[in-house]
Amino acid sequence: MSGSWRSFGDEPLPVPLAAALSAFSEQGYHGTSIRRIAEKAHLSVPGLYHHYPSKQALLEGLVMTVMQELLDHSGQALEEAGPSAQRRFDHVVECLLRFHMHRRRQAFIASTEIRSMKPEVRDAYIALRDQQQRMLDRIVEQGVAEGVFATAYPQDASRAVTTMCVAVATWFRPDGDLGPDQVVQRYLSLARATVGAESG
Amino acid sequence: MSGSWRSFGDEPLPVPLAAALSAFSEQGYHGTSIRRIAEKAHLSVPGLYHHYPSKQALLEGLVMTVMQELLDHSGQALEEAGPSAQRRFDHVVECLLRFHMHRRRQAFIASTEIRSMKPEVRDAYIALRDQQQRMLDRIVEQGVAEGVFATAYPQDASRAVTTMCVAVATWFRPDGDLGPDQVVQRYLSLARATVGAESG
DNA sequence: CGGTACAGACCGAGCGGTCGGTCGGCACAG
DNA sequence: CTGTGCCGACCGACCGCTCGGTCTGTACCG
Repeated sequence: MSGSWRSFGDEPLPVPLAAALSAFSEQGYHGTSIRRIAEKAHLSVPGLYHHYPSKQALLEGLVMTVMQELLDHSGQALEEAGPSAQRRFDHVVECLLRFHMHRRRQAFIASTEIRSMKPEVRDAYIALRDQQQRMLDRIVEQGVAEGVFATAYPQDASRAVTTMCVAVATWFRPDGDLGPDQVVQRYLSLARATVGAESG
Repeated sequence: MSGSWRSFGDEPLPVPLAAALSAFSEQGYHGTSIRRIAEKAHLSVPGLYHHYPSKQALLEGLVMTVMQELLDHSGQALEEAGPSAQRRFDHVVECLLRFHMHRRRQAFIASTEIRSMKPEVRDAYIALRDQQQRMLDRIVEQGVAEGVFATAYPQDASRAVTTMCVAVATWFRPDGDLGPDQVVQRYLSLARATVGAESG
């Protein structure tokens, strides 16, 4: 379906994951006790462990599924953009922005709790994250090669754009002054400027 | 002294603070035990408490002094820049960049452990951080008013620039491919592009 | 000069409490 | 009567922090 990458499903998370998400985003992984998660899930501690084998598995469940979702959506956004570097850039950046607004808490956890992941989880997560970054890197390189982007430092510009999109998750509020469409408009304009595209 | 805001002193931290910094940046605040800090400081647990009254005081000591240092340096950078918006912008951005390279671990802790600060510490830290942000906001507004910056969204652009400078602390390595001067050159170019300054 | 008084730096042992995780069992659906 | 979903009770380990005390110096008194 056209533009389907723009919307993110609103089917709720499994209760224990939702509880973990809420707790982790308030206190962080190590600052959250398993008892607090159980309480938020309206379960006893063993009841929680019936569904997930460990605290780490809750983190993994939150982080890996949401990163896979981002990759799926941005892959679709890229596919739908066609060959134009400008359109590819715009689509992927918009996808990044919408993702970090719709999935802000999961995205925030994923990017701030890397230190709390056990090596195998961390490695798997980093691999997905790098894949996402390389997607944008290649688009910016393509744009520079074709002369539609003017930056002298394509890779740094690409990372800077990703950074500002990721940071949206730290300040965006669904009930804030700016709605998602406004944020997309503004940040797309800023992102284009950063890579030296013509149009503001 | 001219340009003194460009360099950051290399006098080492007090041993307990250095130990806490090292531990916090590896495992995070809640992931670090007071015993681990004591071990890194070559002290017993009571020996550590002889110097600092609590774990929270160690975090406060790390975060507040380094933020004050940033404000001092960027104030000096601003003063030395004179009235030109372009020069003011360049100086403050360069100061932000050099700070986040020289003090990368402290800056990283400060920006990632906000959740771990007790309310009074957090409020004080946020106040300093906002002061720094407003400094750049006003410069960008001035530049737009004078017509030397072209962005349609001055405040968002200002926040985006701050964000990319802060993020330098997460990936910069003193022994990496890029030296501090190169990073300053590249990111200054990107930051100018983001606010729509003429020169790349 | 020797002796006393004191202070800062530090530690072994251990406090009450919480941590992540587990065990055995109960209620109920198929 | 078996499997699923769940829980009260509990485990060993570890948490942040404190107690009572020991050192090493240093300053001042006589």
